[in-house]
Amino acid sequence: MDHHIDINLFDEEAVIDLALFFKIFGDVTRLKILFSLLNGEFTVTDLIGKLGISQSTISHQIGLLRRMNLVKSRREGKSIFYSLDDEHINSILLQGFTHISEKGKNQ
Amino acid sequence: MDHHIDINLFDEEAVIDLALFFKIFGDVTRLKILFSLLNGEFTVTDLIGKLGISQSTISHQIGLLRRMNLVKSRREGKSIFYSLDDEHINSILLQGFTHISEKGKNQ
DNA sequence: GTAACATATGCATATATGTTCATATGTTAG
DNA sequence: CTAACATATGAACATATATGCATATGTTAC
Repeated sequence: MDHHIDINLFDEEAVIDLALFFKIFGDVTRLKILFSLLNGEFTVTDLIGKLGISQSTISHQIGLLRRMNLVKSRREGKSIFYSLDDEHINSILLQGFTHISEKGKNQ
Repeated sequence: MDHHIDINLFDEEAVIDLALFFKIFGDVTRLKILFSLLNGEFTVTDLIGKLGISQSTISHQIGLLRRMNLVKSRREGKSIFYSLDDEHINSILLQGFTHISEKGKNQ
C-alpha cells in the first residue's frame, strides 16, 4: 500500500521541467520576493525598500519569475504591481519552511 | 483571514537554509535519484543501471544528498544501500510534480 | 597477502547563474 | 516636448555547480 509518485523516469522532459521549477526556489533573492508577494501586491520600488536589494537585481529576478509564470503583473501609471500567479507557491514554500524548522529543532 | 507563512524576512539564515534546501531539488540527476529512492533501497550500482548515469556522478550527488540529510545509508558487505531519510521529500516532490502536470495541461 | 568489486573523493574543466553597471523603454506631469 | 520617475534589459564579470577522469578507500573471496 505504498504511496508512490507515478512519474516515469524515462520522461526526461518532465524531470527537466521539474528541476527547472524547483530551481526557482533555490535562490535567496527570489525567495524573499516570493515571500513578500505572499502578503499582497508590490512594485519593484516597494521591494527595493522592503528587501534592501538593488533595482536591477529585483527587476532581473522578478522578470524571471514572471517568465516562469509564478508571478503576474499589472501596470498602474508609472508603476507595475506584481503578485503571485500560482496556487501551489504558498503550499510549496510552507512545506519547505516546515522542513527547515524541524531540522533546526532536532539539531 | 489570509493564510500567510510566518517567516521573518530579516531572519537571513532561515531564508538561506530554505534556498539551500530547494536547490537540492533543482537538478535532474538528484531528482532521478530521489524518485528512484521513493521506490525503496538502492545501491549506487543499482542506480547506474536504472538511470544510465556514471558511477562518479551518482556517488557525488548521492553524497551531497546524504550530507544534506535527505538520504541515509546502510552498508551490507561490499554494497551500500541508500534510502530516503526525510518524510517531507515525498510530498514536496508530489507537489512539484502536480504543478508541472497542470502547467502541461493548460498550455 | 592479493585480486576483484563497490563506492568515495580530489582535481580540472566546462557551463550555469547572480549581480552590477550602463543604458533603454515606457509613463506621467508640466 | 522635456524632465522626472519606474522598470526592463544587455553585456561583463565573478562565483557556483555538475561532470568526468583518475585514484583512493573499504570489503570480501581466495
